[in-house]
Amino acid sequence: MSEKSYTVGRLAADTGIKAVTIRYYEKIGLLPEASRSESGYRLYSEADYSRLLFIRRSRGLGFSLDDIRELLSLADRQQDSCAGVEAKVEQQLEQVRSRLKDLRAMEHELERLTACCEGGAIMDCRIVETLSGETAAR
Amino acid sequence: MSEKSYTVGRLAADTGIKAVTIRYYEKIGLLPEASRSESGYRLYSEADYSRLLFIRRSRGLGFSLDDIRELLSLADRQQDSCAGVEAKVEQQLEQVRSRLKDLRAMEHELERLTACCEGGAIMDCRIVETLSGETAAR
DNA sequence: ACTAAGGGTTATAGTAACTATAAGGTCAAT
DNA sequence: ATTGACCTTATAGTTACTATAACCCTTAGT
Repeated sequence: MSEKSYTVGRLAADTGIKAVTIRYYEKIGLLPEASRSESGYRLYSEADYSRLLFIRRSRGLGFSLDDIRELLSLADRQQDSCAGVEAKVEQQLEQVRSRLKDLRAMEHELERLTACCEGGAIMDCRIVETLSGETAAR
Repeated sequence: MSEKSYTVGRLAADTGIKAVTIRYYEKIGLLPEASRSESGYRLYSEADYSRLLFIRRSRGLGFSLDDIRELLSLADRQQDSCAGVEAKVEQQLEQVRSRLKDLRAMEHELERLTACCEGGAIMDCRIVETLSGETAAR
C-alpha cells in the first residue's frame, strides 16, 4: 500500500510544468501545500499529479489561473451540476473568438502593409506613411 | 506662426490614448520629454501628436513597445532604406499568424468540449473528465 | 571519508504594458 | 472664495511567470 510520491523535479518532468512554476502554483493556492520529506523536500501524490495535469490542460485552452481556480473548485463538487463548468467553457470560447477576430484584423492589415512596400527609402515608404498618418484604417 | 500645443488630457482625448499612458510612454522614452508650461503642465506639439498616432497604430497591429521604439527610430532616418521596417512588419505578421494558429486550436478544442456536455452532475461531466484525465489531446 | 554534480529550499526582483491609488498643485467659472 | 475638473508626482498592483542569489540535501565516484 505504498503511495508513490514525486519530488517537484520529477513532477515537473512528468507534467511538462517547470518546478518553479509548480512551487508558484502552490504559493498562490492553486495546488495544496505539498507534504514534506524529512529533509524538507516537497512530496507529491498521484492526486497532485492529476490536479497539475488539469491545470496544464486548462492553461492550454487559454484559461487564466483565476479561471482555473474556479474550475477546480467546481470540479471538486462531484454531486453538483456541471452547468458552472459549461458556462466557463463557453465564456472562454467567446473570449478566444474575440481575440481571434482582433488577430485576424491585424493579420490582414499587416499583409496589406507588406504588399505595399517596394523597398525604397524611408521617406517614400508606404508602410511608414501608413503608420504615421492616415487616421483612417479602423 | 503660433504653434498650437496640447495638454496631456487634450492629447489623450484626441488620440484615444489615456493621459497616464502618455506619461508612461514619456517615462520609458517612447515619447520625448514634453516641454512644460509655467506651472509645470506638459505641453505637446503636433509632432508629439503624430508620434503618438504612430504608436497607437503600431500597437493596433500588435507590435510591442520595444518593437515600436525600433520602428520609430527606423522611421526617423528618412534617407535610409526601409528594409528594416519591412522586415519588422513581416516578423510581426509571422508572430500574429503563430498566435492565430494557437488560438484556432483552442477554439476547436473548446467547441468540442461544449458539444460533449449534456448537463448532468460533475461526476458524469465529460468536460471535467476531459480536462482531468486523458493525457491525449495534444 | 571527501568531493562534486545535480537535485532541493527560500526570498527577492524583474518582465510587459499598463491600471489604481494617494496626496497634492492649477485653472476657469461661479 | 470655492468648486470641479484638470494637472503633478510617486508608489504599488496586475498576470503568469522567469531570473537570481545563497544556501541545504542526496548520491555517485575516488
